[in-house]
Amino acid sequence: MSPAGRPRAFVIEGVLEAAMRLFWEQGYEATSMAQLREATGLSSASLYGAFGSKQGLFERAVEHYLAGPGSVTDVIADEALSPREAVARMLHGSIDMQTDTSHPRGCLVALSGIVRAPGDDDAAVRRTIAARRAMDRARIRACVVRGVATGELAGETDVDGFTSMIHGFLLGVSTQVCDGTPARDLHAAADAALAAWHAPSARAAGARAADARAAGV
Amino acid sequence: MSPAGRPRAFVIEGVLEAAMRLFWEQGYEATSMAQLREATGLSSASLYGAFGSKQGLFERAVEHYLAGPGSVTDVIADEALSPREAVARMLHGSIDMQTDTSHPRGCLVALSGIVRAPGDDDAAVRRTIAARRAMDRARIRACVVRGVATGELAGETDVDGFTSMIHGFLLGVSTQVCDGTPARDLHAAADAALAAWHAPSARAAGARAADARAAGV
DNA sequence: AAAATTACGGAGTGATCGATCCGAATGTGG
DNA sequence: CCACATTCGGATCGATCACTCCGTAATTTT
Repeated sequence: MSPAGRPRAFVIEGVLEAAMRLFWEQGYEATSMAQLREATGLSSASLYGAFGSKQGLFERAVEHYLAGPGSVTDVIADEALSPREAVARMLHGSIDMQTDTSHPRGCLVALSGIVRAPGDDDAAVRRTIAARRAMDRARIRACVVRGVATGELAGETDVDGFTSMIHGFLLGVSTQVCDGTPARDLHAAADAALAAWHAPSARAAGARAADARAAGV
Repeated sequence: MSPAGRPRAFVIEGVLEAAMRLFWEQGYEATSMAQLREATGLSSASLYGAFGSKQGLFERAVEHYLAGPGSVTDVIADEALSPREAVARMLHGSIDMQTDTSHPRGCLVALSGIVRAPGDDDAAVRRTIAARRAMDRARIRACVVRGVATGELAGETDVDGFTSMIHGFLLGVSTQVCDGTPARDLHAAADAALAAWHAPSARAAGARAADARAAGV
C-alpha cells in the first residue's frame, strides 16, 4: 500500500489550508515561498517535492478553497431551486462567507490574478482563476435563462445584461468586504439587486418557488 | 525663473503617463523599476530624483490617472443633474472608459491595492487607493440620499444597501472588463441595476435562510 | 570666468525572490 | 540484512528586487 520510500511527515490538507489563507490574504504575487515555509513549518525541499512549484501549490490551494469556503456559490447550480431563489442564496451565502471573521476577507477567486503579471510565468495562474470566474458567470447566466423560461423574468429581459449585473455585483462584493463595508449593507444590496428580478406573472413564479422550498435545501 | 542647476531633459507628464499605463496593467507590486526605466527611457537616478521612490511615483501616477481617464466618475458629484441621471452617467461613462482600447482595461482604482501586502512598506499605497474608493462610495451615497429627498427613490429605501448595490456593481465592472465581458453587456447590466431605481417598495424581505454551511477550515 | 547647483548615465548596493542540490534520515520489498 | 525509493533539513543557486553612489554634463548665480 505505502508507496515505498520515506513517508512524508506532514498532512497535505494542513499545508493547503495554511497556503490558502496566505494566498487569500495577500494574493499570489505578494505571497513568498519564505512565508509559505514559515506558515507550514516545512522546508523548501518538502514543498517543492509535494507540489512542484509555487504555481502548483497555488493551484492546489485554490482547489482546496473551492472545495471549502468557495463552495458556497455552488448553490447556483441547484436546479431544484427556482432561479431567483438560487441566485438569492448564492449572493447572500457568498456575503456571509466573505465577511466571516474565521478566515481572510473577500473571495479568493474574485481577488486573485486580475491584473497582468510582469512575465508570462504566471499567466497560467490568471487563467486558472479566470476560468473559475467564467464558470460562475455561466452558472448565473443559466439561472437567468431558466428564469426567463419559467416566466420568473420578463421575456424581453436582456439575458447577458442581467447576468452581468448579478455577476458584477458579486465580484464587487469582495472589494467592498476588503474595504470594510458591513455585512448588513451588503445583504441589503443583494436584495436591491434582486429587486430587479420582477415577475410579469407572479403567480407562476411564486408556485415554482414554493415547490423549490418544499423540496428542501 | 529657472530653478538653477541643470534642467531636466524630460517632461514629467510623459513619464507619469507611461508609469500610469504600467501600473494600470500590472498593478503596483508586479510593476518593477526596471520596467518603469525601460518604458520611460530614464535612468534610476532621474526617476528617484524626480519622484523619490517607487511609492512616490505610483501616487503621482494615480493623480495623473484621476485627472485623466479616472475623471469620468466625477459626474456623480454634479448636483445640476438629477440623482438618477448622475448615477447613470457615472456607470455608463465608467464602462465606456474601462473598455476603451486606447489604454489598459479596467479601472486603476478598483484593481490596485486590494489584497494585503507582504510587509508594511506599501500599506500607504493601499490606503491611497482605498481612500479614493471610499470617496466614490460617499458620492454615490450622497446621490442616493438626494434621490430619496427628491422622491425619485422610495422613502423606505435602504440607503446604505442601495449604495452598496451600485458601488459593488461599479467595482465588479473592472474585473469583468479584464475578463473580456463585452461593453454592450455591461451597459445593459448598468441599465438593469438602474431599473431598481424605479422599483417601488415591492422589494421582498430578503429571504436569506442562508446557510451556516460556509467557511471551511 | 569661477562657483554653486541640479540632472544625467551607468555601475553597483544588500536583500530577497523562486527554485535546486546535497547528505542524512526513514521507510518498503527482496 | 540489504539495496532501493522517497522525504527530510539546510545551504545555496543565479536572477531580480528597490535603491544608491559616483563622475560628468548642463545650467544659473556671483
